[in-house]
Amino acid sequence: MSSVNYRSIKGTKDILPTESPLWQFVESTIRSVFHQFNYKEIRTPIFESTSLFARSIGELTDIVGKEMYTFQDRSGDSITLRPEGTASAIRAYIQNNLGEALPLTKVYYLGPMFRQERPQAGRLRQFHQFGAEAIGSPTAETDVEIIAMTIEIYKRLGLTQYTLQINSVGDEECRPKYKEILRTELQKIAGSLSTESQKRIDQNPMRVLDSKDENDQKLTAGMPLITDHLNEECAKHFDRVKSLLTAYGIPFTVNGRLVRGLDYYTKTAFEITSTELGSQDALAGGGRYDLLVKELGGKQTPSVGFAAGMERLMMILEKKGFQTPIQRPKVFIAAADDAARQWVLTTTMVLRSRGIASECDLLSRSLKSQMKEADRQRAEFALVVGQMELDGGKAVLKNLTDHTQQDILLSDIVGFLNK
RNA sequence: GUGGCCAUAGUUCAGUCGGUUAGAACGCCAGGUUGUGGCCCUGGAGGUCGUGGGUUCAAAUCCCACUGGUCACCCCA
Repeated sequence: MSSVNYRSIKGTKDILPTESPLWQFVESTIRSVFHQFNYKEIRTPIFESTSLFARSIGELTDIVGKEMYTFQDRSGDSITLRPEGTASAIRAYIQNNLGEALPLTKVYYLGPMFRQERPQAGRLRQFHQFGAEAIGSPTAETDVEIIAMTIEIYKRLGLTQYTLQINSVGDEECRPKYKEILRTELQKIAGSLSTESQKRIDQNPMRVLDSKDENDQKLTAGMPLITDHLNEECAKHFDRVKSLLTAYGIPFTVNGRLVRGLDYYTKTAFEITSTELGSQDALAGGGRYDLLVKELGGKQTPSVGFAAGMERLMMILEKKGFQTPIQRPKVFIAAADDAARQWVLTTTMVLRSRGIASECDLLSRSLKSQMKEADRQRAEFALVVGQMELDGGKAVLKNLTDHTQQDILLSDIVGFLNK
């Protein structure tokens, strides 16, 4: 390890030239799935008013409570680097009156998010998420479109070791009632629960059921689940989601203990986890949030969306040895002697301007070194040009893949390589 | 915020019981008859052994602190 003066901030990572092709490939695959589902990209600012996130994500969540990158700008306003994408998308939806132009707005986003957590496998402080929002539809059909689209992205990228879990977290009518029932039950065994879970009984009893603590799991094994306490509307909606998933041939398991971390979810909640990841095994999560738009000052607008982590997806693809087509020059033009260097440079420029990816030596290297470089760059062809070729008007074009070579008129190069 | 593990060439790693010029592989550079890559051969460059203290005749090796990395808890995508 070299002792460098500057390092990237803890929890941030450089995506290096050797890695960016995979990112670009994955990003374009994600985009094409979104486009096929007719979701359009929305690009919102990377920072917003702190209050936007506090209001939407929930004052009591860890994200808002202790993980946001919040600072005062020079005018004293409280600014926060976005910790997730939904709040910004909804803010933009309301601010730009998108709901007035269309009954249903389908948008997606892809970009960096920021949370000041302790880094570990699959978790960074600047990380990347992609996600989508269908704003303006109350139907189970929309929930399932979102879920199907998420699954389709993973299928498209060749993932197989993932599972879809779904739940319904009820609405503003049935959830409070259920929470009360659960709270009463939990209070009976409070003393035996982990301290973390004890704290949650009051604030967020549903999280106790989601505890990773084995003992907590045992103790709460027989507890009432929200799926048994949904009101008629929520139950009907949930049934419809399940039957549509089945109709679409998407396997799922119902997990009555699944809770989403953000406060704004209602009815459908889902999570996709992978067995190919470490402790941080959630690949994507999402659900319905019928109250959020109104909460942020818009009209009552039922909506559903999801968010997924790029780095976790990358980890799986890298582990599987996923290969992307490499970026390589069509031709490397090598100068056999100094007399030809000028011609080589200008010809390389001409080829590039004709749309042919070309490379030549910029380091005044020997012919042998240039050929090695051509090979290292995986150029398809190498053209060797010296004074002799310039005088004769033709040169040797070598195919570096099948090792054949042929004479070619210097005036024919553009035409040949353009084929 | 809490805890475990780790730190030696560009990279991945060896380095015995503490013993004097710190190694390998890959990568990089240069050659292998004067104009041709990949394979092969030869040679070369490249290290304050993370930093600072301590123990010792002697520290990459033992001890402490710090820094950084990493994994896990928590939480979440």
